[in-house]
Amino acid sequence: MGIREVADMANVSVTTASRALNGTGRIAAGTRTRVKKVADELGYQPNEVARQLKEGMSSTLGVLVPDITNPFFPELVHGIQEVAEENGHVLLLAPTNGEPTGIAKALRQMHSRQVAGVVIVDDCLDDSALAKELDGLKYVALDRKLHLSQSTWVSSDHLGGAQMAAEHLIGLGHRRIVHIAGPQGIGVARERLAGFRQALELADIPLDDELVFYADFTEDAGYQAALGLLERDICFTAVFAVADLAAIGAMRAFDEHHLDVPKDISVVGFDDIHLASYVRPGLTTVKQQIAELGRVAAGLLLDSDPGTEGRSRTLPVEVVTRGTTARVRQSEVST
Amino acid sequence: MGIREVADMANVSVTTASRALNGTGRIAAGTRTRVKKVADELGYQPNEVARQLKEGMSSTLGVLVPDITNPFFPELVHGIQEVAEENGHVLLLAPTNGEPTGIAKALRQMHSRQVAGVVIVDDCLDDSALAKELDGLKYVALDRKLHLSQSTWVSSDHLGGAQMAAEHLIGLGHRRIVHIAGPQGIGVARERLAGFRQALELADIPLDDELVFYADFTEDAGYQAALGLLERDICFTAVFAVADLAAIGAMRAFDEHHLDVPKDISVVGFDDIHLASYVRPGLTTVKQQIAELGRVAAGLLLDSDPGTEGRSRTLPVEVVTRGTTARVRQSEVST
DNA sequence: TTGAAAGCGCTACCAC
DNA sequence: GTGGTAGCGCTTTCAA
Repeated sequence: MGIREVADMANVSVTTASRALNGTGRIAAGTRTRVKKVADELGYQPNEVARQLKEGMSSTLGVLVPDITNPFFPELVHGIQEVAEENGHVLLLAPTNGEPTGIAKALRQMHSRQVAGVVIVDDCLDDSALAKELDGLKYVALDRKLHLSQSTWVSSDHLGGAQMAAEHLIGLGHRRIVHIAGPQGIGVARERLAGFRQALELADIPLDDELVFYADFTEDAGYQAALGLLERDICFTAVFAVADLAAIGAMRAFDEHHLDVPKDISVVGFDDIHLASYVRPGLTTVKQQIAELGRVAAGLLLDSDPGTEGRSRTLPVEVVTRGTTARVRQSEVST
Repeated sequence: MGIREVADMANVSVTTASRALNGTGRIAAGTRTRVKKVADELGYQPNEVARQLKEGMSSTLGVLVPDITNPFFPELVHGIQEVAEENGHVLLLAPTNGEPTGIAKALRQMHSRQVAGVVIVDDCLDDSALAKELDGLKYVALDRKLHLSQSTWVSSDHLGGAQMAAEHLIGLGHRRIVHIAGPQGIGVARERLAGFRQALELADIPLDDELVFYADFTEDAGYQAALGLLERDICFTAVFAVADLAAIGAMRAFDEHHLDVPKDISVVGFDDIHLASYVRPGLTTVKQQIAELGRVAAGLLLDSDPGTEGRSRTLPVEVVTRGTTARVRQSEVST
């Protein structure tokens, strides 16, 4: 079932059939409708692979995420998908496992499949290494500010968000605030820590390194961090976690130790994945517009406007207050 | 950067270069290593698109899910991805939105991109309509038992799982058990309802249609269903929900009405998505091997063994007991 | 307005 | 062992 059959059936050459189907070039209106009708009857579907080979470019967007299982990413993919679909594009999904070799492998795939563009979420390669792998691909980096000429990224305002989160807690009277931080090799984790610190400084609260725990973005990491926290007799009344998942893990640990959230301890997360509103009490968190991040990234990739190279966007965030934060009690907890 | 350059650089024909790179046909060992070395130095990546056109088939697996945002699907995709990756395949992801037109559109994409196979999760087309769309594609239907010759599906034991869930509740002394059911147009929802009923019959508990609420697999549906339940003065001590998300939604409603789970009401879900172990108390549920479902499906697709057509598999499930189920109290609740 | 033919990058058939 | 060449299905010059 190729364009050949359609052409034969309509008594025209493949050239004419192609033109009729794509609406390119001069063609008699009658011929066009006739060919289209035939194509329709035959249920003709153009072979996208052949077209790609000819055009040197496919109507496919590559999506590279470390782990589709982390609820943040499906929401992101959903956003990308929306605008991709509007433009007749489809998504090529490759896992990077957050490892350099994974990235390289996935990127090679994208290359050899001639995707129209790639949105990449990663932070394990440094700028120049990443740039090298990305060579020749149109791309948008997500949640990572690449310091390269011609590079495009879209990111939330992580620093501002973290600052707002901490300020929310401070406004509630908290002074001893723990930060469950992400790996400092990761840009967004660093930014969130910086925002956190900035808020404390602004409020004249002395920084206490004992109060920052380095973990990662997972539930288990948050759980372990909270456990560690509880073991040492650290005095604190609130926790700001680098990610919702980590916050939820911490809450699990508190629950097991019969500490009430928010009565004994206030908790704030970051991301506002759907999950944040499912848990009880609902998690107070910094809302990223996750799907929008994806939409913007895909839009940048598909937008063929010239002079759009090197554009980047940072999206605003806001804290959404749910049930895990409360005014600090006068009688401190956990000593 | 084509095979041409490699061939020139190594002073061989493209034929020889191709053979060296693919390890097909007779070739001198020396030549092979030389070509490979050159390819390596040049960073040659075969153009997968051209190869696809030639071979009439791509090393790509299509994945059609209704909504990547539902946590069940990323886990599934993860499983598919694992075996796809092992075989050098990549995933083409298309959303169906659970609508016939979405399915048709996505399937057409898969067709024209010549995917090696498709795993499809859907239940809004009847068997023959689906068969028509699937025509010419190698496919595995997931969580849906297609009654077609030559069709392949993989599914969990939904009926058995639901029965076990109900029996778990019955074993705890519950008699007035509500089932938040899924849309009866959906096979797995029907099977789960059937399993539920079967358990009651076996235990000589009269079926009470007042106790089954039709909702769907979402959190909100579960929430609304539970609200409806609470409004009418229905007497019940336990809820079995068609999906974890629905169970969690119901728990949210109970929480808002100051009903304690599991003290006042026991709750059982279905799926065992990660989320089930994140919520407090942990959700007792029927565990599907979600990633394994994906692995098996992908395996069936990539397995080129002859005579494997029409094979299908159903995977076992088990109930995992966490914190949302308890022995019924003598003093009933909510009347 | 239409058609013949080249060629996208690759593999595989056939000849040497 | 190696190389010329056809051809996958399509789009697009260039002629007619």
